[in-house]
Amino acid sequence: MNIREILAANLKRYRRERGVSQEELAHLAEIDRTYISSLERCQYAASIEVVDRLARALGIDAADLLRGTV
Amino acid sequence: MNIREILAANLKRYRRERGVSQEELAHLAEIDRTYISSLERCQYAASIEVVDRLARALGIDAADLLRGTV
DNA sequence: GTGTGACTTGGAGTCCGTG
DNA sequence: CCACGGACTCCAAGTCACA
Repeated sequence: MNIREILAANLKRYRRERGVSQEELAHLAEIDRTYISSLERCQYAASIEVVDRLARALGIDAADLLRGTV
Repeated sequence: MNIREILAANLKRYRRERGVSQEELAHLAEIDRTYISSLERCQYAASIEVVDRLARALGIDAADLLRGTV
């Protein structure tokens, strides 16, 4: 499992735990909906700034989004 | 403290704990020497892939490099 | 509500050097 | 051993239309 897949998995998991759609998260994090979709499909290696914005929108620490599903 | 500063602080701390120079870490992580220098000076928002490679080279989890100095 | 292809552009990341 | 600069390449960032 590479780092993109870890981010994708964590992002999807936390997002669903919060019960928010990609669209709602996109609005909260001020990131385009299709870009979030791309990240959940491991299309890009996001920058730490994007990770940070997503983490804030989800109410968690940026580190939690990169924590390996050990 | 923004995410770049958090990464910079953690990177510098772990690197010095391991007693490795920027140059040695650059070699271990296969990242350019000047780029690591730039990251420690908060010049760029690294991608998660770079964070991952640095973490592996330091023998830690990628999440540890983004953990906020709470 | 989400996946996807196409597109542009600013910045990530490299390589050369200097003090 | 590190900060810092210029010049370069290439991908992440951001947006759109459509399925």
